[in-house]
Amino acid sequence: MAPRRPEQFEAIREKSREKILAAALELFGNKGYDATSIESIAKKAGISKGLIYNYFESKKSILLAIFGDAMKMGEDMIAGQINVKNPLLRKKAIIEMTFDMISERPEYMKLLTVMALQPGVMAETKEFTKNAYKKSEEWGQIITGKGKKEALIESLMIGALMDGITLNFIMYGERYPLKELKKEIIKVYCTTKRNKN
Amino acid sequence: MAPRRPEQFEAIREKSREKILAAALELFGNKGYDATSIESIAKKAGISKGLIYNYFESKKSILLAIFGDAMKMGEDMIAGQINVKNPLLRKKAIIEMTFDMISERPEYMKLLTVMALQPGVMAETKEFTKNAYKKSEEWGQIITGKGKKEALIESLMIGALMDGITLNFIMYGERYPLKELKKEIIKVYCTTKRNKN
Amino acid sequence: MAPRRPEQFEAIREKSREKILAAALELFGNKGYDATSIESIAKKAGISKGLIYNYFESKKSILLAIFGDAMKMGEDMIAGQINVKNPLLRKKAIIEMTFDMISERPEYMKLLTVMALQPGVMAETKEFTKNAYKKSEEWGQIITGKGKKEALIESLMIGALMDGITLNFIMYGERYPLKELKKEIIKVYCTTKRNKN
Amino acid sequence: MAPRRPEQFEAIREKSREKILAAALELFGNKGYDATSIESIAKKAGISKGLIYNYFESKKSILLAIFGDAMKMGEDMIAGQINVKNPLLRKKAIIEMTFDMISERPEYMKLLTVMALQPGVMAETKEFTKNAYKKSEEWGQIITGKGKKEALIESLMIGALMDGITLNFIMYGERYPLKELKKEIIKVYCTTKRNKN
DNA sequence: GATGAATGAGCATTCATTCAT
DNA sequence: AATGAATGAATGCTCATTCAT
Repeated sequence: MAPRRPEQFEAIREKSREKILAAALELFGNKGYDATSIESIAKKAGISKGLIYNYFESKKSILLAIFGDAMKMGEDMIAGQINVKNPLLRKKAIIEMTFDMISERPEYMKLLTVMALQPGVMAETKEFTKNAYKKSEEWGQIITGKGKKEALIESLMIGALMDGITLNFIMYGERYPLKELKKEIIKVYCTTKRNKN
Repeated sequence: MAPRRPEQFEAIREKSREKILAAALELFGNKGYDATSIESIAKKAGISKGLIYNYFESKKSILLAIFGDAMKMGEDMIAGQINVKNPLLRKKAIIEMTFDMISERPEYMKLLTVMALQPGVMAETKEFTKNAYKKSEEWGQIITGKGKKEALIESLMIGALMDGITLNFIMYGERYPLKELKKEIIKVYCTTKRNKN
Repeated sequence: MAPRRPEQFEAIREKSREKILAAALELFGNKGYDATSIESIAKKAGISKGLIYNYFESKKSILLAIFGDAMKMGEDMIAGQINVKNPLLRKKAIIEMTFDMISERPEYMKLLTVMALQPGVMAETKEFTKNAYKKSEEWGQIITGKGKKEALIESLMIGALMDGITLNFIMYGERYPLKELKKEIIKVYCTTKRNKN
Repeated sequence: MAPRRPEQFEAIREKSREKILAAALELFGNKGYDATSIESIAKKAGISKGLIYNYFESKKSILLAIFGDAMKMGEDMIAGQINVKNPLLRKKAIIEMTFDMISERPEYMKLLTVMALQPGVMAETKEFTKNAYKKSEEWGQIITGKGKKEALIESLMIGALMDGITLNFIMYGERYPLKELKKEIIKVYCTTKRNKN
């Protein structure tokens, strides 16, 4: 019989890869990176232990793949707003999208946040976070559109706020007043000073 | 030599215990709980591996001991500021103390934040953190001193900001500009609106 | 297109088989049997992993096929010199051929020597090598052509020398001065005593 | 109770270390380096798998320790003959000692020779053999006491001869005429040319 | 003939914990 | 109170081999 065609193989690979990433994301988030064994990822993904190494070089590289996806998602989100001319509207759009993410895909945000703090995860991703910080500086310029220093501080504050809100939402759950916070934040950060009085 | 008196034994015990906790705090904070071996704690504490089990039942119980201390420290900090009369000054004091904690005792803050989200590390920590975060609602009233709804939103925002900043500091490390953020936050949240214009 | 004729199929089969054996020989020789993966053989042969099992039952059987070839080559080499009349020339021819083998087909010699002593790799190789080494006694008579006892000692010495040189070449690699040793050995063992003074 | 005294610990350690090395030497020799599992070494040594890592960093380091011991033995052997003034007597002493080793500790020589040829072993000990070759050059000077080039060739030939004899002895066993070969070799390499006629 | 995804047994290594002294 | 040798379960990872297509 003829061997499978390349596209077929590619489809199979993509499917398996995603099963692995989904299983890993959930386990890393719920049990922690160190406490999650390759064996358990395989079991949850419904495949064999060995197959994982057909797709990822190591446990660490699974982690990096997940982070990479998340980074890309964030970048795409921001890239989509680059063309908005008005800086205030640009900020508003970013903030609203973040809130949407939190409320629409709470599980994903939860897992990412929780994972980012895993001990061991940080050790494994030092290089990664260094780059992430540089990115956040660039984004500062894009989002707030001010001079270098001020832009950095403001974008870091907004970033910290969003992270903190995500964190609290994770811990408090539904009774955390996301909507009100969104309204307030937009009022504080996305309106001209004139409007504040 | 005369046999040691009971108090002397007690003093020796206490000293060893402290050495273990100090060593463990530093290692847990820097390398994470899982990545820290009992062996390395013993080495840093200058004692033998076996002796640790004379003071603590298990590796987990060392973590719990440290965790308890850190929680208590945070609570004391806030409790001490409840009596400040002026709401703005009260807010300022709390914010400043949080920043001080972050920069002066980064290991404690790391441990608190990381362990708070460490899923499945242990039931005991979960209880700890759940209670701690619940208190923030009550504190909201105490700190901001406004009417119920507004006070809640503002205190939640400040809480989220502080959490987010802690989280980012943990991730990005020394390059995160804590001082500038502190100045900006105090400017935004702890001055009368009159000053804003 | 007309279906291929049986001979064409046979030609394809033979070609694939050769590619596999050539790739395996190089890899076994350079990295060792255990350290060579089927995957790497397939890659070097330019075929797929699975196809190898169409030609060989197992990794071991690839080794056996190579081993058999190498043994046969050695036997042919010696057999071809049996008819040289002059004992000194006969010795010289054998010695030179051995050196040629060592320097021109180092992988074969490596494989032969290494596998000969590879304990427990397989029963089959053991038989191979046992027979091969037994023949050296008979060959002793043939090569040196002297009386029984003296011939035995001399042929054993030459045999041991050649084995030892092969072994050292395998261990030390290119830095081992094969040429100089060859010259010296021929001077010592293949010239009349008259010439020695 | 008081802890064991340092000397006691040292004695225990030495004993365990030797059990491990003895077990490893035998298994590496009989089954091959790659085919020998840490588990099997532990079992043969009568200890637990984990304990091995209290004494050796890795499987490789066990191998290196065994080689190191062998090297040292060889060095001691040669060092003991350095003071013999007459070069011919020096050579004779070395050769006789090697033969003694072969006949008195055949198992040890066998295991060392077999191990040296293990694939995987060679890969693990490249650095080692490089040094070994340098050593053998120095030894050449010491043993044969001639000018640089000639000394090297002669010492390499003697070395190869001894290796080859060991190899053949391993394969032929008791019927290999060690004594006669020894006599012949000493006659060829350790007497003045005058005596050869 | 040919492909490469999938399996699963096997292995080196780590580490919390125990225990004899 | 103190030591560190000893244990053994757990884990990441490799690789020969199978199999659906």
